[in-house]
Amino acid sequence: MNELGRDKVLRAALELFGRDGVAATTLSSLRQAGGVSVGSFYHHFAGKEQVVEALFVECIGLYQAAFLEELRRNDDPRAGVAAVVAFHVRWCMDNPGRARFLFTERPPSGPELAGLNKAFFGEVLSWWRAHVHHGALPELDLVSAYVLWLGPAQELCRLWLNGEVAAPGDEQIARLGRAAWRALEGDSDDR
Amino acid sequence: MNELGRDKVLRAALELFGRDGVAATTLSSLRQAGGVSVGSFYHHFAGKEQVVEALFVECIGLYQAAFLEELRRNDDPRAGVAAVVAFHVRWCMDNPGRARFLFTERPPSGPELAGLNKAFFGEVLSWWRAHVHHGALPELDLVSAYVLWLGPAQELCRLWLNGEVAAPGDEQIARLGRAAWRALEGDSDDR
DNA sequence: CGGTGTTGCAGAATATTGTTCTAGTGCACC
DNA sequence: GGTGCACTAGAACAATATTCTGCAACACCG
Repeated sequence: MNELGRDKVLRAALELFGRDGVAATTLSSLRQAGGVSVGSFYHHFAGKEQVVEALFVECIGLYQAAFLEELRRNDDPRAGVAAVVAFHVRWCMDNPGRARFLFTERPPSGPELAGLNKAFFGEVLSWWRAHVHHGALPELDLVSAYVLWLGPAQELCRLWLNGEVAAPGDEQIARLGRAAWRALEGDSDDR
Repeated sequence: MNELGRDKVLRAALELFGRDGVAATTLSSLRQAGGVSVGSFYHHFAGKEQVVEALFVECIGLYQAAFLEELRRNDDPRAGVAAVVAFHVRWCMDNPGRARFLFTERPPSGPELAGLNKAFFGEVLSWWRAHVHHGALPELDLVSAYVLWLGPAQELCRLWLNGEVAAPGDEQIARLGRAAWRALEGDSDDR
């Protein structure tokens, strides 16, 4: 099974989707950038939407793997919370094309993606729960925990990726990390 | 100047963009839903992108007006911070079509939009600064303040609008409000 | 009045983009 | 030396977006 053509398209898609956005990328430009004929393209993909989905799966896989690596590196919950916030922002700045594609486009849906997410959230949840068990982190539903933890960083990245604000600096990133901790930690008190 | 045709298209766009997304809405469906001919359409708009921009300006105008109304209703900073968080979530739930269009599509750019944003942020900033002056709120750059304040709520809404999580409940909204306060307020201490 | 410009509408004609179809080539396997 | 399969190629076709030409209504002016 030769998936070379498929891969050439995905490389081109990463470039073009990240730079111009999905909507502004035509099939011809995708094909030409990948050096692939019409027939070859449709042999590997059912259409543009399939390219989006495949690339999304690939990119979010990379992101999630790096995320988990960062998470596992941290035994202390407070340090872990801040480290992951910083990781998120840095990953976006290190991978602007992938990040723009992942976080500023409408996410596709699909079984493969659902599987990835399930595994990912399972891992994060188990890290979280280990600390909840010792009272170091509050018992929160996954959604609330996620938005409090990474919502501000995510929104900041989105603004930057859309060119609406300047790149965040070290101090700003550190501040997001401290704030995330306060937002999460305090909740056990006043609920 | 009769802008009836223009308006019929915008009404249709609100419906279709909100339900199916911009990418999935064809020009013909827009025109047919608005009951407008090809010629009429292109008399009022230069293309689909222009419709997006015009509708975006209209919707964000409504949102910002309601936001400021809510903000001005609150003299106490702590209550104001929480009230605005709750407002944001409720506005999205009350206007799912507009919200989906505003917050899950790639934002357009343009001079009219820039003007709206400038006026809006100016107003918010003046409210913020009044409290900073009395030491009730920390001195933060607008971007950091914004993402800490509304980032989690925004991210939660996005997840809901994309159909990835269930609608937030009262308790969850209240929690976001309290967390936003902690995230913002604490920053003066440990910077 | 009649002429003239402007605004708005209509739909045919055209251009661009996306997808399907038919016809190969090379290559592994039998 | 066939037979099937993965892959490539590009013409043909379909869907969608945009331009163009013409027409009706109306305001304005001589």
